[in-house]
Amino acid sequence: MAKEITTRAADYSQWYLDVVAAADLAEHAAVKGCMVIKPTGYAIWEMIQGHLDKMFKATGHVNAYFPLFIPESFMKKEAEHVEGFAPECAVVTHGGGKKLDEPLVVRPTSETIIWSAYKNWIQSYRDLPILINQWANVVRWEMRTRLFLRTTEFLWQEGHTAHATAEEAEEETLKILDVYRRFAEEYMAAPVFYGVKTESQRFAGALRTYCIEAMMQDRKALQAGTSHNLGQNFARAFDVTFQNEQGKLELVYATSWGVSTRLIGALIMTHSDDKGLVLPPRLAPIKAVLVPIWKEDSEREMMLAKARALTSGWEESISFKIDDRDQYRPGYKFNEWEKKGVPLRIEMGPKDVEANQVVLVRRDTGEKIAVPQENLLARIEALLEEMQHNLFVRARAFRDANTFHVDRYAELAEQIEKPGGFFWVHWCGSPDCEARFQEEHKATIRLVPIDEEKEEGACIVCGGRSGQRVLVAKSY
RNA sequence: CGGGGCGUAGCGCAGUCCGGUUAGCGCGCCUGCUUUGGGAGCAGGAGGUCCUGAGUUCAAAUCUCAGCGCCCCGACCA
Repeated sequence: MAKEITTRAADYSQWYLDVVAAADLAEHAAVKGCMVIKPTGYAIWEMIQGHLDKMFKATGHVNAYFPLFIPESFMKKEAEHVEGFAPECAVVTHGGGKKLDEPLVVRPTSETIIWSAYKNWIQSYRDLPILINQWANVVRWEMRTRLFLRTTEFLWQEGHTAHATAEEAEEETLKILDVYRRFAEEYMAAPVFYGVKTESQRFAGALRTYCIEAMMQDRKALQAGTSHNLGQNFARAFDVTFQNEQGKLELVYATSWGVSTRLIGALIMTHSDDKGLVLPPRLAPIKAVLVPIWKEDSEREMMLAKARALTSGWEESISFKIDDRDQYRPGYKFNEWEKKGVPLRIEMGPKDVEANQVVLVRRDTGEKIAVPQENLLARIEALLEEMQHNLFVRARAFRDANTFHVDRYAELAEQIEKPGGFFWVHWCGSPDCEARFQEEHKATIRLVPIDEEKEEGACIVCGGRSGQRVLVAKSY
């Protein structure tokens, strides 16, 4: 028998690895730190891509593709950027059996190669804005990796936009932040806090970095998406100017933003349980599996025919599967589909046929519901929506129950270690005070809220004046 | 880069300390029969550069030396 899934209580991080294996999402590749995304895992990525891509297009973006390789000198043009990324770059020094004149960096992110192209594309304010996204792989030579959460190579989308004004760039940055927030909440059923990063957590080369932060079941934070206002930094580095309406030359304003296969890790750690993966219906590649049950071979044919008849025409509405495999018994199938996170199981045996019903089993609650066969598809679609909503509400309740307002450093120090969670605390804005959480508790300021009501208070570290609370947590 | 662990069948492991028949076990896989409403049972079967290299020895999965690789926990990061 396959390995049992370690419980979350026993060993959270082993549980995570076990769920990835049990659901057959991915495995370690022959290359250190890299993973093979298996068909079941990749199908989830395709769901994520599909919905996000629509959202990007609905907000005026188009897709394009830029090279994997970046001349080393490009990376060095923006001072902060190279400083931030140099330590984690993979560099190609040879090609075609010869040493290259100039080494090529395997992109850790594509700002530099893209802005070198934008330089040629932009002359006038009439060429702006440029609203481009690309779906790509990137490589970051991280010290320590974890399947989906941090791998040497990962898949992502990166948006790179160019604008004529600072206001427009800021508007774009916030617009995408909102797309990410909506995607997290409406599709991933993952409630997120959003806000701006402190200087120490900012993207290398950005003016401002906005982010969404989700709480995992071990109460740690996971950065699920970032949107950067790059100001004129990259335009300056690549000399990208345009003539404005008054005929004056100006540097172009830029944004960049991305989410990655890490979202699959977020999905796992937000909803899954000790039986395996739990997927929100909107992102589940297979929404429902019908398991027909029979006793004898003669019944098998009859049950399969009934199953096919019952589901005829469903293809147009939902993706589902009839598990007609004869080599496994129903119990095995029930377990397998639960491990894989299929939202809804439809059981149909001779007894159900007789009663003109089927039994629906919800993955989120385990609840079994006998329902009539009439209008089954509509019933299922409604149930899937209910489950989607239920998962969100459940995750939000968990997050809120583990989010606290604290005002004393001793209290923060104690609670962040023991139960853990998110902590709203006052902070004076000093990097020294910020560094103290980090050094003493390995906790960081996840974000500074942008839409919360302001509140006067005293910095939890130094007692200095604070105009608002910030979110502190341990993170992935 | 520090700390820990591991490398023997597709997966998980025993055997290694103390060298010695034909290298085992569980799961999975193949064949057949019986089964099928919560991880089926029996019978038969296939499957191995014991991580690599060198050495010691009559004899190495086991001892010695060197190397390689991976995983887990920390520091760095999406």
